Amino acid sequence: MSTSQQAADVFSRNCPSREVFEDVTGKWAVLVLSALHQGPRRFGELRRRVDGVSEKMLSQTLQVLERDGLVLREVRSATPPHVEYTLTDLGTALAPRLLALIDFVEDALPQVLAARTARDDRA
Amino acid sequence: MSTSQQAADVFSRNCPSREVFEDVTGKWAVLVLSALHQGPRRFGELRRRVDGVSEKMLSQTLQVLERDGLVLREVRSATPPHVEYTLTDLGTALAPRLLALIDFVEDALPQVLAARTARDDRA
DNA sequence: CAGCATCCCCGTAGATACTG
DNA sequence: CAGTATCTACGGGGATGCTG
Repeated sequence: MSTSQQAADVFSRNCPSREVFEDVTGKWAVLVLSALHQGPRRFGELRRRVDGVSEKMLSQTLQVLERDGLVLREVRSATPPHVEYTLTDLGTALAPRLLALIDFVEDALPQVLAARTARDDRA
Repeated sequence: MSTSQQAADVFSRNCPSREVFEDVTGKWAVLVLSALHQGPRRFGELRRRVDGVSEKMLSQTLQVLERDGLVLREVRSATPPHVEYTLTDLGTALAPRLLALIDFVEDALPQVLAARTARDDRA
């Protein structure tokens, strides 16, 4: 059989990769995936690590990432509840690219602030 | 004088880098910055390249990126209007990391779809 | 502890119309 | 061509309360 497929193109509105792209670059997804790159984490640990995320959004984000095969959810015990989240192989492959992005933003912060100031001064 | 500063930490809710991070990972920003990595582009060219973006959102996204010093806006002529957008040095440094992200998503699409199917089958 | 259900609000983003 | 202005709605996302 032929396995020829259209190459995925995230620039096309209706390419399925666009949706995956938005899952991955979502407001909380990058931070959650990056946090998990340090190792498996429990729900509460993630909640504290990703400062500002609500329970609802963390839960929702994790569900999307699990559905996309980037995160694995494991229930260790029911009473007391103990759930652990781990990166899958796919998630592990993705994480370094997100960390590279975070590193850039953190390093570039002074330059960004300088650019804003310079611009504000002109106006 | 001492130039000591708190290291930027995007995981902290009130660190200024969080805001820059959201500017850069915004719904359209990644695609716009990546498109500009091919070279300078005019407004209409970007609008066609980034399929699905409205004039309003493209304009808004470009303003944010310009303000953050990632994109340069140059007016070439007023009648007829001709405006060109270019990556700054900072934007040029960022773009490859975004392209790495896009490449991953496009390459991983089959695996993501497979993960979804496997999951749906179980349910 | 790890969520889900519900309510509700505000902002984001789309559509549309207009301008230099 | 390259936007701005205005209106609207839809849903993202917070707060709260409850459960196994």
